[in-house]
Amino acid sequence: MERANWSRRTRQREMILREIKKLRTHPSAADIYEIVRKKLPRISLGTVYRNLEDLSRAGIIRKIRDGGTRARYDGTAAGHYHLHCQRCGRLVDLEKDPSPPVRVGPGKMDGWEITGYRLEFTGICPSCLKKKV
Amino acid sequence: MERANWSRRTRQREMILREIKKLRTHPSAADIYEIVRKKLPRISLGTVYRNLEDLSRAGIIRKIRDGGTRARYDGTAAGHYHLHCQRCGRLVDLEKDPSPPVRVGPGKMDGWEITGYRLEFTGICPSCLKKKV
DNA sequence: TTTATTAATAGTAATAATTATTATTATCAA
DNA sequence: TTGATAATAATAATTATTACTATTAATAAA
Repeated sequence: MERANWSRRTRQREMILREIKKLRTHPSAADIYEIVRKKLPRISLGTVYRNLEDLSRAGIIRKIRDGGTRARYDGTAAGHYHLHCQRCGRLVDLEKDPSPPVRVGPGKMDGWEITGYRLEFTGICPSCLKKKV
Repeated sequence: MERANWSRRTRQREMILREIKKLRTHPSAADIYEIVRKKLPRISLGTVYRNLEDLSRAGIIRKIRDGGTRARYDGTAAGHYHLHCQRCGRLVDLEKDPSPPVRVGPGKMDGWEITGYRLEFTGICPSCLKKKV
């Protein structure tokens, strides 16, 4: 991990990384674009997409996809738990970890190099539970 | 689960469900469309999308999203483990379960009704490991 | 069985997210 | 400072998905 073969450091990439690290939410590329634009008004949406992709391929951030159409990103690459609603697609972090926690040491599995994990519980979120079916 | 409030059963939906249950892969909507089309040549892609969405919302199949743009579906709703490559987005089933297995009984968690889980390990797949970076 | 109701579909158009393209800019080594 | 070129900005193109609407066919009732 932290493998980064960028040959130049740019203000755009640094700012994207800094801002996504601050957030505890799961912003989309468009969300990041809006945030970073306040500091770098001339930044391009394509730049945001490319850097988010590069950062997640390098294992520095995490790309996640919920039920919806758009990808979301997570500034913390370390594994943690999510709850994913199968009705509305809502995706939230689980407050406290269930026990026993999953233990994933770095290492190989089926020939893969494992860098992390994501335990996602699927179910119906409170607001969907309220709605009549 | 198995909550299905369809008022009519159609050949299209039955065929979509039958075909996806047969597969051990993670087909996209377009994949299913091509398969079902051999039996029902006049089926529409929109019908495939709608039914896959309905089936997954009912908890009968599972909608999954890997790194790529397109959604994939999994005919087995029961929880199992995936390996997800952070470089190329490849998504495969893990051959044998790691221990200890995750225990998820039906029940509530943070106000959610939990119906299943998915433990996804992220890492680098064998073919990406071979490639020079 | 025939008929009426309308859920569900087929076919197509529209939308939205993402990726590709290309001229320009700015990082970094010399 | 200067030159090479990685990375960007701006925009076009693509692709997956969703929306729309006339038509079809599944079900209930006559």
